[in-house]
Amino acid sequence: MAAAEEDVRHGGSTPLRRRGPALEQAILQAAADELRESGYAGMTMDKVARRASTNKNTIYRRWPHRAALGVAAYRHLAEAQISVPDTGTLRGDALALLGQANATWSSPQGALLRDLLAAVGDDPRLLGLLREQADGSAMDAAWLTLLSRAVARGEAPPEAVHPRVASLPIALLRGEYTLRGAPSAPDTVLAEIVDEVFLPLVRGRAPSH
Amino acid sequence: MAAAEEDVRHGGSTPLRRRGPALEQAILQAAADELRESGYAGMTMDKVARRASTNKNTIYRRWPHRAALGVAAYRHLAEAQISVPDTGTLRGDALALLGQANATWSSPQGALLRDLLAAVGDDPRLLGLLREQADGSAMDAAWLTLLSRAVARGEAPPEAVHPRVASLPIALLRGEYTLRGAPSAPDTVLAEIVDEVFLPLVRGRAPSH
DNA sequence: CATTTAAGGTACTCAACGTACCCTAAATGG
DNA sequence: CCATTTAGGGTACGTTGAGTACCTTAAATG
Repeated sequence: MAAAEEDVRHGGSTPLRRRGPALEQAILQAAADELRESGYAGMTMDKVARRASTNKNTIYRRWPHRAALGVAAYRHLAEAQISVPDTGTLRGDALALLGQANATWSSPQGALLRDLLAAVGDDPRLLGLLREQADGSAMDAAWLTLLSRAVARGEAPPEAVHPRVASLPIALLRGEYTLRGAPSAPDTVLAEIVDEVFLPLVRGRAPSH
Repeated sequence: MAAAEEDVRHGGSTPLRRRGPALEQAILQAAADELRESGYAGMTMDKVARRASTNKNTIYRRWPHRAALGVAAYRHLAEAQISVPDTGTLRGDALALLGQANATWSSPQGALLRDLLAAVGDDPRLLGLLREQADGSAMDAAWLTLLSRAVARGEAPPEAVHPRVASLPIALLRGEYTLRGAPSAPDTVLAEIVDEVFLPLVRGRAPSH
């Protein structure tokens, strides 16, 4: 079961030795597969090299260390997908978006992301690359969109469109994770965040009534 | 500067070879020192052993692996100190407590805590030990205390005393960290969290106006 | 076709975790 | 007070995995 199933290119005029982008993609694919199967801890450079039918040397020519490859492979694996829900009510939208975040974080992919965040430590370049995925500006923008729509419908006062308000539900969800020790919260908790905090705050920010 | 300053017990009848609790404390102290000086990554078992004038064997008889020793040493180092502020106003209390949390997280000790949280991965026993320090129930209890006092003063409606409300400022502060990429927020951000979110929410939760 | 560039192969260094083994000081208890 | 058990000390391993050195060889380039 070594690494023979991918070497099916001995027949034609296809080059026997890959180069440049083709090789790079193969390495990223191999690394992403390792990430999925064995997690970041199990993604050793030797295994990636064997799986991509190449050698560590070639990998280190492209990425300076394992963490960098891990982050690159994660991005190759993720290709983030955030769809802004549109249910017609602020409450419905909020629940949907919060549920989406919850699902992502509690998925194996969320576990990967956490491992990688731990692994990059404080390298700002890698940190930035990771944050821009998954957690970053896309999510905040989505919440601001929800709020703007609610304002347009007359469901919320204009003052509610505020970055601090937008980041609140996700922040509370993550707080819930550290509280529970597991990156997953039941729907009742999501509803509580929306009904007990998010919506009251949106309304409480109405001009001094 | 190896490890000679602690070996000042050759004169009397004190035993030449430490045992049990004495030895255990010495190991924890050495490990805690390593944590302070070199961080968790730099706390190698060999260095701890040398610093405690003992050997790895003895350490592994007490802790099953490095992460466990790290957590134990952190606890030995921390001995958590949360003091509930009492400034006379809810706003003042909230700012003080939030500032306290911010200071802790941005201190070297906070960096340690983050490293350890990453290192224990998903071991529930160690995770529990860490969480009960620093971040855990003590902090939430402090916030509930603040809220109760505010209610007693007539500053807030009774509905405001709610665990989800209590956990909010800390959650937002941590959200700010991931946003900024560094575990430290300026006072203006703390004030914004309190004035733009926390206090409006506390008021917005008044019985259906 | 000659030369340069980059991939392949392999062996190696180094650090660090965790373990095995044997020796010896300290406690225990008859 | 001595014999036995217990636990610490010393040291040398086994193992894994990151990152490097160095040479060989295929592919691109002109």
